Amino acid sequence: MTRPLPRPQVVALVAEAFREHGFDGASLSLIGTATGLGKGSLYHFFPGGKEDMANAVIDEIGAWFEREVFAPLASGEATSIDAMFDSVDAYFRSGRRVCLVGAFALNDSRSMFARKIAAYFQRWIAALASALEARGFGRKKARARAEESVAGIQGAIVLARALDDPESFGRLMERLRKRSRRQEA
Amino acid sequence: MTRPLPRPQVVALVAEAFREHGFDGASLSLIGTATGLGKGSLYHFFPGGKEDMANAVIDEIGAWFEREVFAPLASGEATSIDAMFDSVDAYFRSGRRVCLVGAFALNDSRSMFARKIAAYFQRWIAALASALEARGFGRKKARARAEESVAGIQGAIVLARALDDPESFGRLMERLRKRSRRQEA
DNA sequence: GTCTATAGAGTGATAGAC
DNA sequence: GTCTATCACTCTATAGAC
Repeated sequence: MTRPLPRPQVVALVAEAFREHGFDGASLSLIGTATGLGKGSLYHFFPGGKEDMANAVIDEIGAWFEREVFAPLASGEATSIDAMFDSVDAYFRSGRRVCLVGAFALNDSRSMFARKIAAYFQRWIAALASALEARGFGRKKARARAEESVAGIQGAIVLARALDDPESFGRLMERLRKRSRRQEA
Repeated sequence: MTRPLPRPQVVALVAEAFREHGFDGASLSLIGTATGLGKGSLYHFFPGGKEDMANAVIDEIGAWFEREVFAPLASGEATSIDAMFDSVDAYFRSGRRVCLVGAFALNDSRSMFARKIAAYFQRWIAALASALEARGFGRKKARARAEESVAGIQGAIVLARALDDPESFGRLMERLRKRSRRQEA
């Protein structure tokens, strides 16, 4: 062995493999190529195999969003909603990059990771609703608009990928962003 | 041989298999079980194998939407937008059922069916934009709102599945529906 | 006999687990 | 790397409709 690749880096590479190919589509040999690791090393990092890898990936994504997006939103900083849209646009590369948690929600893999998938979106909606309340939206309206924005982001990813048109992602984000500043129904 | 299962019915069963398990997740043996057909029959119906099956399924879905949703929208009937939301809610069973075209857009399978996927969403947006124009929206605003609604529907499916909460789908649909009646930005 | 639809054993390749 | 299971797919055989 030469240099043991640090685990966070391995997780990030595995994440990209799942993102691009899905849970079923990402074979172990493909993940091996993506990480430059043999099957032995992969099972050393993830004794539970593929499911273990996916869990690690989801946890890493959850932690990233918690740190970069959810916590700032929940903290009530005035700029946090705009910061969220900036982060999201960068993170999903204008819709070129898929939301792994959202993609897992659509497939078989949902049942395997149902609790983590639900927690991710519940937390996102709750944090955004709290930020909208801090901006003066009423409780119910804030909650509804948060739900709408999170769904809108997921839909924008689907649409941008489907049309192969990253600009549509930008347009949709801009509309959601504006709506989080205004008070009409 | 006994009763030859009519092809449209076979396609519908295959569609449900792809919808529930994804392109990679739906193995031939699974599709065989779902349809009650052996490999011989499946390859008789679909000489091109899995890819052929998926193409048939996408075509069938496209034809259904064209007939039930897109054509009415494009015709300019006053009630067509409300009818679309009704159809969509029923078709996707309040988000319990996945949009196969949208799901394919997120995965590997995108490259295989890119043109059909893009055509489906382009047509949907164009038809809805035309209906919104007929309702008095300006051209640009109609187009933007159509894009937003189609993305919103896809996002609502993702969210309803992720939260395992069909009611959130209903709420999101209701908000989109209302917004298609009003003229604010 | 021909055609369509069927079942399913058998192919090599590759899957994930270890 | 080794293992077995399963993958997509091929092919042969055969059923009944015409």
